[in-house]
Amino acid sequence: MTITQLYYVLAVAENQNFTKAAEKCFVTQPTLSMQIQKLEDQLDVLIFDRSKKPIELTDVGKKIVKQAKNIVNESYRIQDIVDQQKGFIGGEFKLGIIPTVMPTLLPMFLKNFIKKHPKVKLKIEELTTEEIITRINDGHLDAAIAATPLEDENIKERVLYFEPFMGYIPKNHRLHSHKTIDVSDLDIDDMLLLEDGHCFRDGVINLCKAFKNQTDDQFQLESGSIETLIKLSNEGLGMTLLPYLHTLDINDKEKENLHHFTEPSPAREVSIIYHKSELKMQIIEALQDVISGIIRGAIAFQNVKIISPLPK
Amino acid sequence: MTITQLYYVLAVAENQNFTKAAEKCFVTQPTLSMQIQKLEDQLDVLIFDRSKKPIELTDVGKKIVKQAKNIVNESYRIQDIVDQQKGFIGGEFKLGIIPTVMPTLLPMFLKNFIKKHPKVKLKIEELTTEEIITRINDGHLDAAIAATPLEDENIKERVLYFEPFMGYIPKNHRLHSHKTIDVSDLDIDDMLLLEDGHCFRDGVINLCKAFKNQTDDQFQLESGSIETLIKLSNEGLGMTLLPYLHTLDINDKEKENLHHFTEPSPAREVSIIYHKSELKMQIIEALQDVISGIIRGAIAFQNVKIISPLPK
DNA sequence: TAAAAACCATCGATAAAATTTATAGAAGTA
DNA sequence: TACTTCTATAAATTTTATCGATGGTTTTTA
Repeated sequence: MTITQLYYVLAVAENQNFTKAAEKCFVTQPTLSMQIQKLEDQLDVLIFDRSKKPIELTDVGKKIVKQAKNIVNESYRIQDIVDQQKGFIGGEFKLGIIPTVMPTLLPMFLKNFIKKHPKVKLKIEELTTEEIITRINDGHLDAAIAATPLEDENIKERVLYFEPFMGYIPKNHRLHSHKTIDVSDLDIDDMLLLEDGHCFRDGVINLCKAFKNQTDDQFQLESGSIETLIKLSNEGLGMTLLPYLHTLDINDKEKENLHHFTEPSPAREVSIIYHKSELKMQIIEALQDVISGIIRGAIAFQNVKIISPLPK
Repeated sequence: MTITQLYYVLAVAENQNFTKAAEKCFVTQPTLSMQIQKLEDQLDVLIFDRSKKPIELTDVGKKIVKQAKNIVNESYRIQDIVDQQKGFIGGEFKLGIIPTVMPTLLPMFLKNFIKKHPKVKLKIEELTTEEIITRINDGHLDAAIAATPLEDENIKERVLYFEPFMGYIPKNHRLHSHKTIDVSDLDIDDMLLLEDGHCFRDGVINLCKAFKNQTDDQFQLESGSIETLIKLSNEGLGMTLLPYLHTLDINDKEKENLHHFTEPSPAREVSIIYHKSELKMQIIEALQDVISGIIRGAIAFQNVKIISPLPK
């Protein structure tokens, strides 16, 4: 039994297809067929049920895959140990970022990070919280930046910063004349929200629900980006909420529509999250350091109230 | 990186010698040299400091060995999963037994066990508790039978039975006329003990210390086997304690010297113990079942007081 | 202090293995 | 029926693991 064989098993299990799995492993399909057969022969048990289309794991195959994941993962840790010993920070690193954090945070730290750690090959992907959780758990992401807490027992979180929400209230809105606004002023029916799948949307809904028992889920106006949200709001379609970092680069005219909340401001907690197995911690800590250093100058709110990013 | 390479590293680390390690692995010494060099090259780090005699692990080598143990162990678990699925109970199994349990318990269950599980290749070794703990932790024993509780966080225990102590009191002894004896009657100074290293000795010392604050550790008469203990006692050199199972096969004349304790009888807890990683649990459970079944007919004491087998 | 032994690395040869290309066969689809 | 998709098999090739022999060091022994 070799680690390579176990790795091949994982690839086939994941792709449910020898041919595709072979591509992912950068070998030919017969290589996979033969190595997996060899392992099955040696263990004298079938790992895959090849009669099913697409291919399926047998019962014992499922258990073997679970254990194989464990072994393959732990084998990566050997390299981690060596890197740590050498103080070497490098290699490929896959980072996920949620859409409402991506455009504001990434430009702030990326240059700094690649300058400080040129040997790290960062692969950044914009993903929803749900996708991030899935991919951290299946090992396709090394870490991610998302709104927390997530309450996933397999995922650890390190808080990077707290980002308060600000009200964006256009001229014609009932609340526009208020100097500051209070959470209790919010009415989910005249607010613009991001489309489903954004945890920021869930956060806002949680915020409103905390005060009114909204059960009416018929939001007519929804958008995929905060940019659009602002423009729709300008058109008089309702107010909206903006995470603080988004308010830094809107134009002066629009700045007049910004309203602080009365303290404690509702806020979201933004963290770097990673699998509990703690692989590549050196890079995760390097990211944390760089981002924390950058953000310290940009955000300095104290009295905030964290809103959960989880739906319902 | 292969599991074999990691296994070779473990062998060299353990034997501190390439040649001996090679023998244990059933390969030639150049094979080990080359494979380990290959791994070191690939990781670009030295695992062994070959300038030291005998050979030593480097700092990073120690960490790698720890992780390699983990990986190699987890790789064994794949076979375990398959066996479990098939309900197959077989393969090599190394069992340790403490000396004071070996001669009485082993004959009681061994025949039954090999009859019921003929595919298990049992390798039984008589070892002291201390040796057992070491070898369970380094993976050289799959399980052992010993007096418990041991309070070792890496070792799990499953109680097989409670074995009361009986007093063996020769004719000339001050307590011989007593019908039953009480723990408070015991005086460590006129008792015969096993030599150092036997947990049964520690148990007896704990028992006496519970009542008197003995600090005098000058026991003049000590023996390596319970057989000898009985004979020394017959010679009038003092009384001694016998685990219940040992009293079953002494001759009739000597049986007259046996004295029950007043209840609750002091007793030892005898368990099957194994590493927390729980490898080969099918065989461990098979052993537990057979022994529990056998012992149920032999020992039926209820009101006992467990004595710790740990020294001091 | 010289000789012997112990020990690890290296070399070249060989056996074993992993991988590839090419192809056959099975199952589903048009 | 022909076509597509997918896995298994076969033969050839490359790569890798292992071995036996040997050489250089260090340690032990005489």
